[in-house]
Amino acid sequence: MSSLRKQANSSDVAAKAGVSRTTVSYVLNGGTSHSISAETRERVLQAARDLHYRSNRLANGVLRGKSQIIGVIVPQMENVFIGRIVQGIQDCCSSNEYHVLLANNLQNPTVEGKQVHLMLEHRVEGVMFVTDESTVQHIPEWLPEIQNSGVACVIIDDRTYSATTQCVVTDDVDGAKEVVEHLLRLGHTRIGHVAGGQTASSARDRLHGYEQALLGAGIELRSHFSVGFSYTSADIHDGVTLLMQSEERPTALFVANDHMVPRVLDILGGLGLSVPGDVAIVGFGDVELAPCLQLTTVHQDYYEMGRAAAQRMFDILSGSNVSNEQITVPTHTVIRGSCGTPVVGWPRYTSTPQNIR
Amino acid sequence: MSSLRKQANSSDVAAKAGVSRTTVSYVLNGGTSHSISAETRERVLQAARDLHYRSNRLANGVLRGKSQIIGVIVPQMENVFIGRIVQGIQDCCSSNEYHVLLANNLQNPTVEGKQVHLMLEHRVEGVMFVTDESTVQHIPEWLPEIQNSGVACVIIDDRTYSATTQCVVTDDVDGAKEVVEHLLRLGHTRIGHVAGGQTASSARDRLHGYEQALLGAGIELRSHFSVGFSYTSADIHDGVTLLMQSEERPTALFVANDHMVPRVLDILGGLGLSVPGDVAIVGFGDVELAPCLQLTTVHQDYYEMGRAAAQRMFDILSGSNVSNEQITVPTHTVIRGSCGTPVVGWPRYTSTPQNIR
DNA sequence: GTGAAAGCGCTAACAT
DNA sequence: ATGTTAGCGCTTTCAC
Repeated sequence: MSSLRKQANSSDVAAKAGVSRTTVSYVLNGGTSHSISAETRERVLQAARDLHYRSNRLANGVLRGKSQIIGVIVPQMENVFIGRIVQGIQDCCSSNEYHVLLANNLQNPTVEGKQVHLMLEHRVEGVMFVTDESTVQHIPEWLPEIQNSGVACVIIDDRTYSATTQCVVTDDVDGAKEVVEHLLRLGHTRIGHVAGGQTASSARDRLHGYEQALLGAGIELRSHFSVGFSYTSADIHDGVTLLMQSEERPTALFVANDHMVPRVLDILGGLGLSVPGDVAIVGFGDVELAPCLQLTTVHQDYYEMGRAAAQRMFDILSGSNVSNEQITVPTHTVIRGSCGTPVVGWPRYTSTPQNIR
Repeated sequence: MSSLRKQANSSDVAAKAGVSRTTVSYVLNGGTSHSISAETRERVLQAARDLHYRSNRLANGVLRGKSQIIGVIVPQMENVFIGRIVQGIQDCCSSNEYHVLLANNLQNPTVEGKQVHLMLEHRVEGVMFVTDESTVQHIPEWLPEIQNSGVACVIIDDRTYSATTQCVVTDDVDGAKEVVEHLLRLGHTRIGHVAGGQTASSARDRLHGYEQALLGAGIELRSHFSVGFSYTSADIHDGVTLLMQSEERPTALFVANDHMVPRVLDILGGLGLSVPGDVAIVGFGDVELAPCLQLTTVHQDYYEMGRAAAQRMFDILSGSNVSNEQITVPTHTVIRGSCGTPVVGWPRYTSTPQNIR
């Protein structure tokens, strides 16, 4: 049995200091308007120290209806980028003396619903969703429950519901546009797009950016040049194969997500096509794998997305007049070797990676 | 200001259903010994639904002195493997209707102390530490406060304090031993070790396993063959350089952590040594980068570490008689190409030299 | 300056 | 089968 040795409470402290609980509360919660004689204050503080008194945030929460906790729901934790977002959120929360209740939905809407409910029972002051193509569509199901409870909500990485909810996204349109323009500058005109599942706004936006770039260069869109898949789908194989066997096959491929790239490379290899010799590749995300693959890709600032989202949430919580506009975090293109401009030196860590274990 | 529209409480439900709060509590908390007529139960349930009643876990927590929350402190979230541990913890918590309060210490002991304190104020029922060489040494500073509060504690990835605290670790000794034996089997006899900072038990254990393997094969240890560094240290360069320029330089290197490998490869490259031609490399961790580097390495089951740790914590919480023995999660060696046994299948650019660089 | 009393939302021992 | 009462640990009027 856990030796739940009774913790000292404010009454104990009051008794030991020979004052009332009220006084204790005044002293411990610092300078409310009420004033306490220096002598009493010291006596209380001493008693608290002696008894190892620790304030009870639960009780405080009941009283004020606020927990100082915000809930964060993520699809899973297998990707560093989710970790980075979470870290951004946490750092911001930490500075505000808030804590993060973290849950994953296992990419399952039913689980997500349960988590939302539990979080509301815990009286979190806000809920943040890190979206995922397998759960985005279901977010509207939880929104009313959240909003009716007066709990703040921010959606990260999808702007589908930006009309009714706070959203923080990467500048997917612009990122895609830029990286495709890079391809254009290298002289490619037949550029294919391995798109992500179109339930996610990021996938739609990247497709959009791709098209914008092409149109901007006066290149006609060929509808069969963009093949769309769920990031997790297994049938990328057929789509890419078909595309690359077509009469005038693309000389370059914009893959909507770095994580799909190894699979695409694999397929190309199977077709006897070399990269970047026969076909240039660019990705999106700049995940951990990217430098290793020498992949030219779009860098996303995940940490900043998390940070900005949390900041926005605190703005809401503090009751300031907050803009409803979505927050769009800029990207930049990272040039590596996958388009035929080989970059030597991988692995090269010019600066010390701070987070090595 | 956030429209904190007053939520219905149990009194409201009681009133609406025309019963007492007690009855409501009985109905909502399911089948305690008390019995409620089906008719009343239905009426209460209906009222609760109508009023969008949501139980208040904060209040419950105050009452029972238990929050249904466990706190998890991680060094940072930049590495997938931490994510995997957290996921293991979460999945286990989830099945037990517990929630996870996540905090990072930013690899800073002072921050960690603060986080611990906050968590205790939140009345978490347990605290789990995912260790890190920059903070392990300070854990004993928090232990008394935690244990005096009757809060459970589990340390993940370090067994330095296993005498007084629950620990879950990877089988570092055995993992290291096995992978070095792999090297021995390939015929290497001069095997160097790039060790991790010896504050972490994992680093010490890996060194130990390395030595065991060598001794087991009747090979004399050459003290200068193992060079130890903090994983985050910048001066790996000098150590490895020195080692590889020594008279009879090693023909193989056991690097204590996959994350150091790119740096080591870089250094070797600088010395004009090719991998695996001139020197074979093995790592430890099997991180995301490993397949890409074709690195032969020791696979760690991070998810299981998290899961097991949480399981142990619940065992403690449930008051069962729990073993004090540390939990050791097994490893296995993953053979790839960095020892000269090329493995096909990982997508590479056809233009990239065979050499794993 | 300090305290008495009321009450946050809830549960549990003890009635009836 | 249901209600009464006490109380968890705390803050906050409102008195003195």
